Amino acid sequence: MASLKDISKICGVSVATVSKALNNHTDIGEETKEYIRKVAKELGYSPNSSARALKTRRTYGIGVLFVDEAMSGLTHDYFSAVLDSFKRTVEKFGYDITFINCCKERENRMSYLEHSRYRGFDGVVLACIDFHDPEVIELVQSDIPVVTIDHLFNDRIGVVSDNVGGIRELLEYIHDCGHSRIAYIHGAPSAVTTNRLSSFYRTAEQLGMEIPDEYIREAAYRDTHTTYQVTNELLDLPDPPTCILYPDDFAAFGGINAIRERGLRIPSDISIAGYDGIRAARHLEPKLTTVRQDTEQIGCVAARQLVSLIERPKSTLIEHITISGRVIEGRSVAKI
Amino acid sequence: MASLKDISKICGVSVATVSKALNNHTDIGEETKEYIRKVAKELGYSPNSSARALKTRRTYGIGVLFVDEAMSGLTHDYFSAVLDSFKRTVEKFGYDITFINCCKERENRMSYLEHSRYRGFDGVVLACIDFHDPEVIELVQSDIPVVTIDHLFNDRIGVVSDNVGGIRELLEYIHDCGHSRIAYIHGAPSAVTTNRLSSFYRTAEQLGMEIPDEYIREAAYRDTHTTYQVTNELLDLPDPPTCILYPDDFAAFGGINAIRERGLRIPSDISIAGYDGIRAARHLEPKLTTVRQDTEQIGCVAARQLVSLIERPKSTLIEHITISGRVIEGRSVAKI
DNA sequence: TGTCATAACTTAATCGTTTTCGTAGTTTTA
DNA sequence: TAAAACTACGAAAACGATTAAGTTATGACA
Repeated sequence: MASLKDISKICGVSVATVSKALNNHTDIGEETKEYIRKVAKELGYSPNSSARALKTRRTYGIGVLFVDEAMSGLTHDYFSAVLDSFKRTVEKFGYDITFINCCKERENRMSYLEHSRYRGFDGVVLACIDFHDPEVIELVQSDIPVVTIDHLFNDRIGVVSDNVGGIRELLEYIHDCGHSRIAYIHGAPSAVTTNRLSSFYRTAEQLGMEIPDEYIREAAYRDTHTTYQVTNELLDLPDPPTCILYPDDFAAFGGINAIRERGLRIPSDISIAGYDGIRAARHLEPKLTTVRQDTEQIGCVAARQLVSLIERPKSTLIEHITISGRVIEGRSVAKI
Repeated sequence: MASLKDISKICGVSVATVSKALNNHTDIGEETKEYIRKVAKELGYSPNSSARALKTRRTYGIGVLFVDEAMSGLTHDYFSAVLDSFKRTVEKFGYDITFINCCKERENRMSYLEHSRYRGFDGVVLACIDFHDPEVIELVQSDIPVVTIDHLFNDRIGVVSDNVGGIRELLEYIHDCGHSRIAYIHGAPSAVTTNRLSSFYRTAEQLGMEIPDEYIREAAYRDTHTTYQVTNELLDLPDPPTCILYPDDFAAFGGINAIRERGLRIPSDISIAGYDGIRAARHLEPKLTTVRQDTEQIGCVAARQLVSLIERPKSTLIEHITISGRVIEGRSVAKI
């Protein structure tokens, strides 16, 4: 509640001097600074970010747009882990993160861009959203520094998980285990899905594997219901696969249920693999073989890039950065 | 980028008129308003929250302190669900949420209270933290409107999940299924744990169940390692329980692994129950019998209370609100 | 015709900081 | 010893918005 003015009165100096003293400018005497700092502490002075932002045009605030199907990215294992890492990193640089309002029902709501301007975000990070939404495009095309995660735009910094490499290594690992009849239940269409699927086909080809069309099926991410069904359909094929890849670890749970219900055992009767490396999959038997996306790194790199873009716009390269994942060898793929 | 001044120049009216027109005050002519709104739209005008906050002393910002052991509450299933609901609710009232910086390593960092004052939060919500931390106490005792979740302070609004009722109903359900030798692996000491444990003892007594001391064991929340071990120890007892309660669903996974490793089946050989009702537990077989905490309601009520406290401080009751959970009947408790 | 409301503005202060440009007073330099 | 340089501080404007208080012009009313 105490302001610079209060301090200046007590110290008998001008407001300017107090401001400069507390910001450690060089043109204030050392003992004056000391005195001012002491009084400031006694008064419990705390600067006012609004006033500062108004004057300096820097809020040290970063807008976060994380929305998934359910209108929120917070309960999404993968994205919340990325966000967590992002948050920790920007906080080290003195930034705070604020969510860009995404409740679209509200009358008189602001668009993402309007909201970002209103709050004066120094930069924004986007992930887990519908990147074809006109509002998103508008925000990305604006003059606000932006970093996107798991989606790339021209002339904008983007950080993506290496889906191509991830699927390749996973498939190579499974192939090394002796499998060649491998099915892939992939996620709903998106850039991520396209990359993974292409990589799947290419790698299969390179490894000399023949993948029948009926082995490639679509489900949705984190949708156990569809994977349950499709798994049953795959197992009912006259020539069923020996290993099934799922859209992600969570979706794999649906498959696990289907398999267990038939009295089959993982991995002795059928092998499976997930994607993501979520916590639950690490702690349940059979420990899921999966590709662990480096959420720590993705969030951290996105944060560093954004801060760099904000603070050193001229010297920051606009680049697309790929963060590779790692195959986690669980016990869900049999060596045959 | 356009300000009221820019609009006022174009419209040939004063800045005050523009401000009042855009805020729909009554002392501006209808056609003037119309014109001003039109020009504002053309210029892509967006108000500046910093300037507004500076003048009105209201930021429409809410500080969130969600920290768990790992210095983050974001990857915590239960709390991220609560936060998600909280966020959606306050957004409806026009508030944005910002995380209170919790990285304690930073030199020259602000305390939680300092940070909250710096950002001028209209209110703060606390959850999932060490409520004995002096910094937390300082924040709670300050004049900033505060709501705590799953912990209660005198003279401060608190919203808690009904742990007493939850455990009671769960135990009654299990008792109804025919169990009387029930073990409880509880979480690390905390207010939540104390409530659950007391409720466990009391309910057991009321139901006429004898609970041997060796049936009550301590683990940590979300710690599969300890539950794995302790489950084994319980099963090795000369007179093992027929049902084991775990600190939470996630921790139950450790127990599930121990049980399966011994070739035992759930629930025919041993019954188990969790707590929380996390997503993963709903989608895995055997579907876990658990107490689903109403995260939606907890977050929503906390949000409404906080907004009320901010906007109508005089008429808002300082109360402690308990949100009841619900026993979810899975397939992990045998009827015997 | 003079008085009074009312409608529709404007003026000017203010919120808390930052920052540029001074300006004294002191010390160094030539 | 006079000019130059440096030190330590202050005055004042500015950031963008809000708002209390004042000012016209217009019309109503007696």
